[in-house]
Amino acid sequence: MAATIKDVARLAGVSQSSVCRALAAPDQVRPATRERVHQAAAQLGYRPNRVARSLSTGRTGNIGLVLPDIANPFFPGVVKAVQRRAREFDLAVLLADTDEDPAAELELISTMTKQVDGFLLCSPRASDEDLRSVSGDTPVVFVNRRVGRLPSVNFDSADGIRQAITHLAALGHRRVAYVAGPRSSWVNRERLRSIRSVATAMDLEVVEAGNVTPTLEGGIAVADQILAASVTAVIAFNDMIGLGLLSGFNARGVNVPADISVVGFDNIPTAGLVNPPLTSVDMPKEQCGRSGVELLVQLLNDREGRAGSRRLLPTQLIVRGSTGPAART
Amino acid sequence: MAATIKDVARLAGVSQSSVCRALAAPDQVRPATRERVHQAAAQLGYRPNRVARSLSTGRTGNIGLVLPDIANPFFPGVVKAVQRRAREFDLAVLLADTDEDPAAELELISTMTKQVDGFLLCSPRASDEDLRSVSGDTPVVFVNRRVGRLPSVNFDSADGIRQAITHLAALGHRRVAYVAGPRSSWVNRERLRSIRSVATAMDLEVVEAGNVTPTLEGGIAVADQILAASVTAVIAFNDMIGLGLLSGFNARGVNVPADISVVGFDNIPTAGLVNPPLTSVDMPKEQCGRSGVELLVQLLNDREGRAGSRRLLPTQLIVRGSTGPAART
DNA sequence: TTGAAAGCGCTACCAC
DNA sequence: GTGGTAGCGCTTTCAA
Repeated sequence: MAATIKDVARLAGVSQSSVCRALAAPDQVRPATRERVHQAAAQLGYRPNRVARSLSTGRTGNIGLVLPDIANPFFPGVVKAVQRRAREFDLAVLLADTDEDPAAELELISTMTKQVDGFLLCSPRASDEDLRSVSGDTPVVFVNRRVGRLPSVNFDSADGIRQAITHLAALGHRRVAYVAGPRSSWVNRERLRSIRSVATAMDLEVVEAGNVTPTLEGGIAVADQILAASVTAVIAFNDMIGLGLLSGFNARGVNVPADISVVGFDNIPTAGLVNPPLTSVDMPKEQCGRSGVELLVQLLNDREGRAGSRRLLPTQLIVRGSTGPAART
Repeated sequence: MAATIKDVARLAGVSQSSVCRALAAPDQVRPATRERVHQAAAQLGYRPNRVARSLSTGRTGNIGLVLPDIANPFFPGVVKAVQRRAREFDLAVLLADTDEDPAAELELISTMTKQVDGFLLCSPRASDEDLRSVSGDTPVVFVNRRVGRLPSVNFDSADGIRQAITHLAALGHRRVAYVAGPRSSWVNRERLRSIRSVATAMDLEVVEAGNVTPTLEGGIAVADQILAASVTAVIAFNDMIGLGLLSGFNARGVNVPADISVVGFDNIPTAGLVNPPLTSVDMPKEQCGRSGVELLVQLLNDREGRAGSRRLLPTQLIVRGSTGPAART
């Protein structure tokens, strides 16, 4: 049986309270006592029981990390950073993969809510209303989504889109397609908005396709539709879709970038590996994960504190072989 | 404030105990009472506090999932399956990424140990001795590693290697390289063993390279060394290294598979996307995750039960464009 | 079938 | 500075 605080107290010849203090608030205890306690604890290999602690403090030392699909290579980068930063705050990470399902998302949040101090909701698919209510019960930081003025970490997609479209325009493209991701994705809606406004401003024509799943399959499925749209370039909601397009085009013998240019978002590791490599708008995933944890921790400390802050991270177009001059018509 | 069991009891006009039973052991309570309790619970939106439950039952309803690097695309597939199966058993998943560091691994395990019922250790990097001691304290299922006769889920690497080498031999290769992964990886040691024995049996010559990190960078770094070894084929510890090799070869103007064939392990999603696509030994990741959870649950129920069972999952060589006939010399 | 009550291990408040 | 003690919310005897 693992040693409890009582065992330590007995061995050190002090009370439970003193043990507790010696470990939690070393300066409120006489050095000699502290020393005895530490020795006893070490001798017994005492590890405080976090569960018991949670029950009395109301804090669990856990954070919930919820995301739609860990198999999308965008997320592992974020998860890793979250993990690392969380550990530095002595927080454990409870992971939940919702499989892109808004109902599952809410259900998971609801079952986890009692065992975490707060949530990091990455690209949540639920409605603003539902998310707002979650945020009412528990501290929440949104990642890749904005819900009113609630705390969030976002990427500057609008600027990424501006970079992408400027790039395509400079290459001579006048008519481009946008392959939309999930309707439930806030980022998708944002990107669509930005594309429309930037394209208008630059006098480009935009063809909208999709609402496909943000997966390879989604991209492959929509490839023929894009070819039929007689555009010279296509912007995909994310790199997975972009890679699917490349694969679909390749299957049809369509040459990228000679016949059509492709741009994705996220700059996942695979983007640079395929042939031609995929031009993509990079999102600083590490920074995102770190910032998310930091904001959440801040929120946890400012108990009931002022409405949290929001962070906007810069994006950067990475030009690779999948974009090139538009064919002369 | 969230409703507690007391609130439900009061509203239903029964005792705490009855509420508890009505929810946990419905058949030990008169239907009428049960009904009242359920109604009250629903009305208050009561969700039992898992932390409190843990304290009294000693079970947390959490499992710890520990792995060396979530950014390696092999793992998300496993994680997803684990997640899904765990939910079906009403278990939450605590994730820990050790960054390939055996010390961090043990530290993480040790801090998590009180808040989980058991561990799923994926490709753990610590020593047998350390892992055995973990397994002494807490139920553990090893994934991608064998430690004595302790419960584990493994892939039949030996057979995968047999398939790979048979394939290469049939293509006329007589001298192949093996790029080893981390020294701390049990799977790496196993594969090395198998390769040696299979190659000897088939009268192939094997050149051993590496002990590189199982990443793209690892593969890229070792590419020139492989070219210098005058082999006609190379087997990489995993697909990440394999992809790195492809990339490195490409940078040197070496043609795959005309000049050299490449085989990887894991069949990660990216393997089929690159050009040429990477021949790889597929590991059934979904099944692995599911089996892991099932074994662990079984272990948790057979409290102190008989030494757990072990599962060996089949592997399958997926032949793609990165392997071809050996050049005549 | 139901209720009262004793903990699970820890923290935090209140006396000393 | 230190010790006693009352909970945190739930489960689980033990009686009734």
